[in-house]
Amino acid sequence: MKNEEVIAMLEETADLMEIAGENPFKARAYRKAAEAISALREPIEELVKAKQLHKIEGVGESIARDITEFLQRGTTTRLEQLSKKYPPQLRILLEIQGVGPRTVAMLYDRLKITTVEQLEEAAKSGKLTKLPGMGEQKVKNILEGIQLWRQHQGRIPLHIALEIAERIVTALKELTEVEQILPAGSLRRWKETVGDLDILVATRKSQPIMDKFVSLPEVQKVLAHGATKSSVLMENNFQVDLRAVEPESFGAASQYFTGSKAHNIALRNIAIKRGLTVNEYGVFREETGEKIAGETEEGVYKAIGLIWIPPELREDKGELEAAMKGALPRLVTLEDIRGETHSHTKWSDGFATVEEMAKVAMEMGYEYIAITDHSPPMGWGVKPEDYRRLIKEIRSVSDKLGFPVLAGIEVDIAPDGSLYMEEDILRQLDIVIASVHSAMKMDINSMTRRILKAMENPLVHIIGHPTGRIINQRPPYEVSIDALIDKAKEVGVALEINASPERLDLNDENARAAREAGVLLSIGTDSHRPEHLAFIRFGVAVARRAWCEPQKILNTLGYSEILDWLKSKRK
DNA sequence: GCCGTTTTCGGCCCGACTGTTTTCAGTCG
Repeated sequence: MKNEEVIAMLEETADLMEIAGENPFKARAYRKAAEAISALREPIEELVKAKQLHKIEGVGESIARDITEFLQRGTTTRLEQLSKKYPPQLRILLEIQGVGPRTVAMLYDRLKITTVEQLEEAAKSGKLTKLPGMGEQKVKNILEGIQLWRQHQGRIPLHIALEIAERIVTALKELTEVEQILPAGSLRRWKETVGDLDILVATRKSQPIMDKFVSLPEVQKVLAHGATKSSVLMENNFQVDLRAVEPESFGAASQYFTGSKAHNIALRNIAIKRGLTVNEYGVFREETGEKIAGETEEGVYKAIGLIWIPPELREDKGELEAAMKGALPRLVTLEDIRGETHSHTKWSDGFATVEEMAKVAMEMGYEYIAITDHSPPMGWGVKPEDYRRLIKEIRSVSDKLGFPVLAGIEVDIAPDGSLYMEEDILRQLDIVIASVHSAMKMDINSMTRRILKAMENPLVHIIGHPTGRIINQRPPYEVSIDALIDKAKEVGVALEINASPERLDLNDENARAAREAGVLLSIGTDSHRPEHLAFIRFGVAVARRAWCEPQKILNTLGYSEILDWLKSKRK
């Protein structure tokens, strides 16, 4: 699949066009095409072969020609032309905060600067201040930008961003000037990682809020400090933006700052066709300038002719079309979840007893919890003889508490697709999750075969964390998700949405593909401590981003229903 | 460069902040 390479080529072309000062809309066209291709599920080579490139929104004659040429010879004539004027390695300079295409072009034209080191040198030696539009402050900012760039961290996991957001919201809420406050942006859409945080307040008097925000103890650096907008860096260079609007505009601002960018652009285009303009202050009639909505998000969507769209869906992946028809799915909620399907205890690598885990599940209002400890060959896996004792303990805790505790296992899938546990033990268990934990570097065909074979075992109910990825740490192993989905549909196995915030596996896109194929999904927290059971909200968020209704999720079933399903799977 | 239920030409999302300028360009989201 060459999609990633084609995307990189289009983005490089766009960057160089901007540096070269070409019509900015031309560059934007290349970026739009790159975005459209990143949403593609099939290999772009196949579209080229079938002469279907023009079917991609935003790909016209020229870009189609570029893509075709790129696939044939690894570059494009256009890129070669652009590279003659401005060397492609200049693009690295765009990553520095405060340096944009105009500056990069000037740095190269006047001083032949092509690297970050040269830029730093020129800034320190005073050469930069001689350039037009360059004052002392700007040079200082560039030097700081270089410092930040060197220690730049990528996007941070959702659960950490959520904690930071909650701390800031709590602190700012103390001010009486704050009428409403909402963390927006990708956090509100529950994206698995967050690049920066956008917090929104409704107020009549914004200055004191901005002042408090920029002087919070966690703030490392103030990037901007205005009356309605401020930006700061927290620890690890995590950027947080605060925007203030009047209460009459809070709905429009919530919509605007929740994004995504693609969703907002598409929404604005719909509005334009209907003679309306949308900005962060409201919806306005084009002709008269009359404001017709803005106080609430529902009002904003309604004014444009849509029903309100849950933030998790706002990615311009079909939600606007569905909202126009009033046909959005009734998304699963936390309240729909009636039990836990994946948890560990001290018997393997967990930190609590069966009883402690079960009690927390009871307190959460669940109808059941499944204890699914590890099998060998993991060092901490429970050996077959011990597993018999574990089953006894689970049954006795269940009786003692009068609360259904399902006896289960997360059994390892061996490289040959067999399971690391005796069959008669698997038969005694109520629920069997099969997962890959070792030998993850297999090629895609072997790995796919391995997991498909486990799925064909009639004792297996669920495939745990189907791609094995750890966010920001370990990429998914090579496996054909489409093959897993087809097999899951065929044999009636559920695929897991692992809700551990470090995994979120399946991810939103794969879960959506599974949902569309009619595959059942199980949201399991993979809890190793009682407090991990609360991770369920992250799994529900993935399911919502995957457009899942409650009936697509195994553990929205009540106790007797899930027991029926588990048993029927083995008939 | 892309696109079209106003258009095959003329738009393309658009506002806030900063630093430089003396009325605005560049950057960012």
